[in-house]
Amino acid sequence: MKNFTDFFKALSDETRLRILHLLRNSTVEICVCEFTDILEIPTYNISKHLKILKNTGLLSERKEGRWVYFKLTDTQDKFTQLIFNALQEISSLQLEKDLVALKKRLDLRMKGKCLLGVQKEHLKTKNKETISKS
Amino acid sequence: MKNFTDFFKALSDETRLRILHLLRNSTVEICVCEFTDILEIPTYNISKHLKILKNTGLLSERKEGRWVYFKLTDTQDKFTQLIFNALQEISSLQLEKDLVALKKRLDLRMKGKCLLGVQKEHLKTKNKETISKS
DNA sequence: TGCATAGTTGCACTATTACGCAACAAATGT
DNA sequence: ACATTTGTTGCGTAATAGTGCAACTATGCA
Repeated sequence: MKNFTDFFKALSDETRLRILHLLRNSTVEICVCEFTDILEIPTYNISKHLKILKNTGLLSERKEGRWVYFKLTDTQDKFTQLIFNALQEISSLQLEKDLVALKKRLDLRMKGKCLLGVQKEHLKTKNKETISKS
Repeated sequence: MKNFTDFFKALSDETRLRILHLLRNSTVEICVCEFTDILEIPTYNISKHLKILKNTGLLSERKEGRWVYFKLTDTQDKFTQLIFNALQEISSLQLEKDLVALKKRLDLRMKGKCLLGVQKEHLKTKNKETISKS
């Protein structure tokens, strides 16, 4: 039972639904800094939301250098598949805007890889050096 | 968007999943005092959970005398239907026990109506008179 | 080896939610 | 009218979850 309440809890947050929607409508994996720019939510928050989705088994991650890419898990589980189908039915202005932002951001990739970090400065996680300099 | 996060929030609680499961597996409406005895959760809590489910459009209610009966809404909405199908996939020992308790409780009905109140005393909402007497 | 960059995590704070209690409303029966 | 019964609701409290900040890890590059 707890599995299922946790599952629905994972889906009961706007940011996480936006993340799932992006992945559902992308042919490629998406990395943390891309999510940050597209959703306009700080990296540390994106990171936490992705962890929650991963822990429920909705996402899988792949590390490549300093970048971490996420995609929907390809599950055989009927329950999860039905939920994915239900998510497909959700539509909203916000989600449409997200897709536009996704396309724009993916255009910045080089040879299919995200080689830039977060483009929107105010959403970046600041590190020790950056802080002391300002 | 908020509609959907609220929807999933409604599903992210064990008691509410148990309520939905009972209704999904019952051919008849179920009233508040029956839920109380079956789930062994105080009436005031059951009442609150039912309200949440009703507000998301998952349940509809019908009042008959002092009794309030609930059933799943017969919706045409594809999203809700897919979710109902997903819920069908959930199984657990707790849910199986609930069905046994449901059958037992429905056997107490007279002419298909719930004419008894809550049978398990400690789960009843106590009213003013009852309190002053004890 | 030292520094910059991508991402994660612990902590304090705030907001939301569930619960228990008691008062309350509404319908019924005497 | 009044008491009884079924169910609802407001309030205080405890538990849980989201956010922002700053420190941290880890990878790559000079």
